[in-house]
Amino acid sequence: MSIQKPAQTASGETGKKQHQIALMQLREMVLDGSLPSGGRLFEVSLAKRLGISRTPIREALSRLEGEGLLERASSGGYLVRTFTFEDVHDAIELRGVLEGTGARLAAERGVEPAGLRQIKMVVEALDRIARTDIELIDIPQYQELNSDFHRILSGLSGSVTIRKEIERAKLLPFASPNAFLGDQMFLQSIAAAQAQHRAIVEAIELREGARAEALTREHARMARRNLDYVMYQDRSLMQKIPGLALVSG
Amino acid sequence: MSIQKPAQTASGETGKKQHQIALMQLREMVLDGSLPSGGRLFEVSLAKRLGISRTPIREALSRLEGEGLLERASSGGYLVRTFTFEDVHDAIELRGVLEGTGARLAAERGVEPAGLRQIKMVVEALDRIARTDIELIDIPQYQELNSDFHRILSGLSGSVTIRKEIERAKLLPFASPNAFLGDQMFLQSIAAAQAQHRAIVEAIELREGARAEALTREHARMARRNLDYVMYQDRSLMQKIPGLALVSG
DNA sequence: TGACATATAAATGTATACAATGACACTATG
DNA sequence: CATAGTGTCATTGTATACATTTATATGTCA
Repeated sequence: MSIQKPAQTASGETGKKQHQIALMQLREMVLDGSLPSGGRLFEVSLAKRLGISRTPIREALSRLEGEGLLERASSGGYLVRTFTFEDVHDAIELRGVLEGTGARLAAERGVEPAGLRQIKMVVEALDRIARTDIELIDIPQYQELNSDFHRILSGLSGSVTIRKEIERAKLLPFASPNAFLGDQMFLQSIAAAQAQHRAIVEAIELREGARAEALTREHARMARRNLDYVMYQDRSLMQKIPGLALVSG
Repeated sequence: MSIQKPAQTASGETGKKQHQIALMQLREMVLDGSLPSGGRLFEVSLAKRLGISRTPIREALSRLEGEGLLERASSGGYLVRTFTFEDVHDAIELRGVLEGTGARLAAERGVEPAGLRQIKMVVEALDRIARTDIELIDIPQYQELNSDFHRILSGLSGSVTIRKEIERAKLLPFASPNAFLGDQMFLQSIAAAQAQHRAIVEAIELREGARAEALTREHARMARRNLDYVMYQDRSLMQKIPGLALVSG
């Protein structure tokens, strides 16, 4: 191979570095199941498949391990990680614990007025959506605002250490606060979720640390209940939850 | 460079892969301050300095980022991370929160008799040390047993997700449960620490989740108090605490 | 037939050449 | 004199050849 142009890929991402393209594509391939869960990833075949050399592929694989989607094989190389339902359960629990800690610290240490104002605006926007007829809800917009709420919340304590850990815990797709918001089914509980959002902000504002922590944990438990519903009541929903294809068991 | 022997390094690590050697040496260099905190790391100079090519150096740098010792520069490349005292504070808090969660889950879900027996044996061994004259304590042995306690504790819930997160949180040297155990100064509190160890195990055995969590968090706060002592009372101790050289502020 | 040794292929690990990027200084020009 | 342009250099990013390791298959001998 003597030609070394910017290497247009099929999807046409230009101006990006090769390892970024590889990262995106591999992440997608893992999540949509094109790479068998539990299976091994071969650098050479991936490189050929993506039209990128092994070096940036390895970089991307290393990062995906950091995201928790892959694991290293003992003999070298990477495996697509498989998750049991317990793993998913615990990943959500972990997110709840970390978000709860962020909320508690925010309450205990106090937050900048600017941050409080910001999150209140998001809560009000969410309120407007919650008042809408369920059938008419703009789901992507709802997800966007919900993400905003959780992102702002994660930074409210002012601790970068905590914020980073929370963001890390949300990387696993099924542990994200939005994981179960893609299906109309789960919009039933939007009012309850919204009440929790309000209460969390109130607790933080009133410097009630223990309450803020407990509420935030409980908020994450909604996702756990949704997971249980999918698992025990309606497995057909599994395809609709991002990343749940990786779950075996 | 045409010779490609196993590449004996100065310290003589044989049979190891180059990136593992690089990882160890770079970690050491970061922690002992040979690489200026906040400074940039140049792959070529590191490669020359360690006599290893850039590829495994990059691998090692990537892993050190995962450990939290380095961060990526926006323009590419890596920086030695600098920590403020707040960061150290929060890293210890984080460890406490995660260990606390592990303890709570262990209590709530119940633990295998084998695990319980194991941790009790460690507690008893620690007891024997705690009864010794402070001057006569074998510090490395104490550290070893303390590590054991915390390692077993992290796995007691049976959740690999939680265990891995706890182990991750302990990677930052100053957040490790052993961070402040290297100096006679801090052996004063060995009796108090030991009482906490006992109480944590008891709470788990009695399935008292909230108590197990609270106790474990409080146990981590001992490290925070020690940190405050170093910071406000006796800064000369900073050199004795692993990794505290990285702390600026 | 089974177990072990050995050959062989396939994969990862490493070194290195080359490309692309970005920072900086120097110059020419208004 | 200020500033835009341009060239150089240092550094990271990428491709690829080669080395090493690991898994698999094959054969031999008890």
